Amino acid sequence: MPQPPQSYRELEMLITAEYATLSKRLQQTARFMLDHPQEVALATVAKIAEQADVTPSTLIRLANSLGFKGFSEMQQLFRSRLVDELPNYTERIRAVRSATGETPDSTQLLWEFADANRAVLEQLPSRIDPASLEKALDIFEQAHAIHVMGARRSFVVASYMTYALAHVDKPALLVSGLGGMYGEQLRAMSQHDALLTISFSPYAEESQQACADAHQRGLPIVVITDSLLSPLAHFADVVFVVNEAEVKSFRGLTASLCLTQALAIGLGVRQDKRRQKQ
Amino acid sequence: MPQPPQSYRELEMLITAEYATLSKRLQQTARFMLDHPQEVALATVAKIAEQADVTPSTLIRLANSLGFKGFSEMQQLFRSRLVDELPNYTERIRAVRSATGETPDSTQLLWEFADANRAVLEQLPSRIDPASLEKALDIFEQAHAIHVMGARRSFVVASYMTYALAHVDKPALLVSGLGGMYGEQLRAMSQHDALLTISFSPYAEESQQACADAHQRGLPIVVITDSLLSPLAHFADVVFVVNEAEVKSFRGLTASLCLTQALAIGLGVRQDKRRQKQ
DNA sequence: GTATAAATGGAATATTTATTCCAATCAACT
DNA sequence: AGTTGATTGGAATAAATATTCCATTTATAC
Repeated sequence: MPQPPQSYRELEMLITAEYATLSKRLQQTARFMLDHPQEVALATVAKIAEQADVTPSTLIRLANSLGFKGFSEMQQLFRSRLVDELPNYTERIRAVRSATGETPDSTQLLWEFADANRAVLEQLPSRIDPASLEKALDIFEQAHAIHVMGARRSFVVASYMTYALAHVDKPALLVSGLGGMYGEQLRAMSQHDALLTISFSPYAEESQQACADAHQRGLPIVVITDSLLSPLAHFADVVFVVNEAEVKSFRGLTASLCLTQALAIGLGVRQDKRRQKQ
Repeated sequence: MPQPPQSYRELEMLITAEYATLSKRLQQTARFMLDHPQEVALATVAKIAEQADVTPSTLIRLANSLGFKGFSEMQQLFRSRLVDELPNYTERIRAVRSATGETPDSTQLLWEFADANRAVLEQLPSRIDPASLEKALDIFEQAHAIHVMGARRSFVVASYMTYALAHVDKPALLVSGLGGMYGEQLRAMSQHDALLTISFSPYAEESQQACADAHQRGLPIVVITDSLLSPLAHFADVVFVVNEAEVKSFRGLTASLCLTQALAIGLGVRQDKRRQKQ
């Protein structure tokens, strides 16, 4: 068994294939591992051994007989499983990568971007607090109009949100700074409005200013940013922290866009309900 | 700080609350941890310290100052987060759906959007022809400047592309129609430039006009659209057909953005290579 | 039933990893 | 500028964890 598996799936297959040829204790151990992969990923040899009702040595022996140098090496696969949910997909990327040689050509780039963004989307919904979502919608629903602010990279998101809000019949104003009129646009915010600011590191001065202004005037503020420690978070009534994909030191916008989409449509659904009641 | 947090969320809150009172290095460490929780969950003190660009001692100090007996104790919270948050993905969607009954609340909407967009990204790279990618990059590379056109929903994509191109040092001009100057902006296109048009059904008149103009002047044209039968396809030298997600009759933009991202960075990589040769 | 090989448990050891401690550095204040 | 206290880096140490090794048990063949 000179070639150890490279992914959790491969390991699963190998264990299944070799199971019959293993000794009694080794079978017992293998079965436990397949049944409790999460445990194996995070616990120590001693703890796992105890739970599987075998001795630590047996775990090492199993790892060795599956081709690994030691238990720790095998454990890495269990850990990687926790991190990237879909080994199938990542393998496909690896296939593309090796097929195209070293230098990343454009097709491989596309695969990498798609994969990175896909992974981000997989995690997004579970990382967003439902209560925050509801609270943000409360704020938006009660606001007469929503001012949307996003500079530089975040401008794209702000622009999309403005578009989407208009399509669910919610008055929305993009704070664009067009004609150098940031100040004027901010002064147009009334007490009955709300502000949505999107801002990522390095947080644009204009976005911070917008939040500070709105805060002073007592407007409710919703912020989409990349860290709880963002300077924007301080002013906000609701903070959404999104983790964007990064490939070749270029950050994506997929998660933010997905979130704004959900916010806009969520607002639309609410308004529909209310109108039906009346 | 006698009472350490009991859950990852509590820890998040504590860090946020105490952040301002921490020293510089401790802040740096705290930020890294919040931004890379996955890393912290699985790596060793030494590895994490290296990635966060601090010394191992700092990690332990931070753990202590947050009330933990040591780093390992704190790490347990990061690990529990990995475990609690990742049951099978599709099962969770189903769970959310059934728990909320018929009417889709905002959280379920978010799950649906994330899932739909994720599915789209999974298919995207295999549906894009590698030869078209290369051809588009050839066109962009030879162009003096790239004019980017996208109206209404596509404006977001066009806007992002312009931003991304600027960041890889490629002269890019967004055809925005600002001040009603579509005509003027189109007339500024020179023979040595290229046009990238993004347009989805119902294809905006302005986008069609832009392509027609560019075609007449002999500019190479790249089009991102939703069907080979799109009226834009007729003028194009390269056509990318992308399939966007649709939830509640609202279409996403994820695939288009991912594609533009890959195009922009792909161009950047090429330019780097060429400059290195010289 | 005995001989031989394989498998097993557990203590001993090696290795990795976390933690402590102290000297050097930095920042704040006089 | 000099002094004090906090902060930091890194080497030294302690703790934990994995691995090896060997005596003992269990299974297999004759």
